[in-house]
Amino acid sequence: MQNNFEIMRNCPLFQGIDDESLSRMLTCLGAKREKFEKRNDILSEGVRAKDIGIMISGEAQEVRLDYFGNRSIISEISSSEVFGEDFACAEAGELPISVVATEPCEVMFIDCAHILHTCHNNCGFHQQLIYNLMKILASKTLKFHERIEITSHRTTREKLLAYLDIESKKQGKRSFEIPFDRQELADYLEVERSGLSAEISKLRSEGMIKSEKNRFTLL
Amino acid sequence: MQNNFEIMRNCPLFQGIDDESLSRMLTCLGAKREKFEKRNDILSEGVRAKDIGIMISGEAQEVRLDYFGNRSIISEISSSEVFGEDFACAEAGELPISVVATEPCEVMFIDCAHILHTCHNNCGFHQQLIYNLMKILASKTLKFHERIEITSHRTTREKLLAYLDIESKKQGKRSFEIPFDRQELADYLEVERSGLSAEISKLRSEGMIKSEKNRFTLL
DNA sequence: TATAATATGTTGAAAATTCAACAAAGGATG
DNA sequence: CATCCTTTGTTGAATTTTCAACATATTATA
Repeated sequence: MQNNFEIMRNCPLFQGIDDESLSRMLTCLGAKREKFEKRNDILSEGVRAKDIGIMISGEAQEVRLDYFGNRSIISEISSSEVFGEDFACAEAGELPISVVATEPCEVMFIDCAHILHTCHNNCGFHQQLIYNLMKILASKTLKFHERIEITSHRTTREKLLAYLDIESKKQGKRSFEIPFDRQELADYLEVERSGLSAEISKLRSEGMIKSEKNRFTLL
Repeated sequence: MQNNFEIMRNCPLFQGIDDESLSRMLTCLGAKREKFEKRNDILSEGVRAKDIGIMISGEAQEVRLDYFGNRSIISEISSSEVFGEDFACAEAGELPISVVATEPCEVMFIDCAHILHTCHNNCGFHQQLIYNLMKILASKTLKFHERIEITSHRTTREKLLAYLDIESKKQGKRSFEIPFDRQELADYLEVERSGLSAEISKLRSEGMIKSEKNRFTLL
């Protein structure tokens, strides 16, 4: 539990908690670390939602698969981000989604019940953790609103432009890389991959954007 | 602040707080009541998000409008439900959505800062309120997941059937009423109204459903 | 109750997406 | 570096949605 302390310090779950308390607390909470290879499930659909995940290193995606295997990508998860907290906090039974490693990952898990329900040792930081969880959940709903803003458009072109516009503003540049390959972007925008490729080509030929691989430039 | 106490008792924001404390607290928090007529904005896009709303009576919808006036309905808000808490808790600036009364409404507003940041009187219930807010936010993300499950389908038919299926399970009956008229349902499912009407007729003629007005029966 | 206003259903044409199949490009690996 | 495998781009046909226009039904209101 000693290295990667920086990640924990940056993690929104541990804001307002000093270093010494943090390491004691992680022990008290029964935090566990685990590694995952690319393409493996970090959390699996159908499993009981009890753990909060903290991404120590690597990248992952929150993914939903429907009856016929159609994939929707819900969000991208990168270092020091928290995931699975929504279902764990809601104490809502089984996970309707999976979290899949897109790169080799190291993850810390904390049983959410240990945060929500005061432990015997009375660490004294539950209140701060719960406050932090609330902040994390609030900002997660903002992500959902952003996704709705994008996917509520009816055409591939509009969805793509809305996404690129938001991503550009988020990164503060007209030229930026996105964390998705074509199929993933299609599954995030809820459109067909081939149609997405065609639309990208079209926008490029119209001089609206430049693009090579995952790098896009708004013109 | 005396009547409709039942609503407050049922409100998830006030769980775990006894009646006497509740009424004192509402004063301390500076809770304000306001009435709204049908079709009026309860919260307006672009306004600074600071208040949490509690629906005392009536019905409303959380709505997003894009540049060209296309409407997306994000959620339905009914009695004793909390709304606007996501943006207020995130302390995230301006509202990207509006909340519109679909029936005459009475609403209680509480400045979220009064909940998040301990007041001078030290009412002693902030911790409980923050815990409750966390629970509310967690269950709100569940609603978003549900909406994604519905709208991620590609055809009007699949979206409609997914919605009806979920609504049927939620109400525990094969026959149930939905809180939307046709245009609203279309704006929730992110499809065209006329195409939705056509699809409903088709499902009916195929013997998959019965429907009259807002009442649907799965066969 | 008559009338106006709103909501719903229907239809056909235009537009866009999906689907399937394949070609080309890029990367990984032996 | 040759080969395999994956990703991306391209295309045309089939499907579906959107759009516009109108008919009908329902609701609100004078």
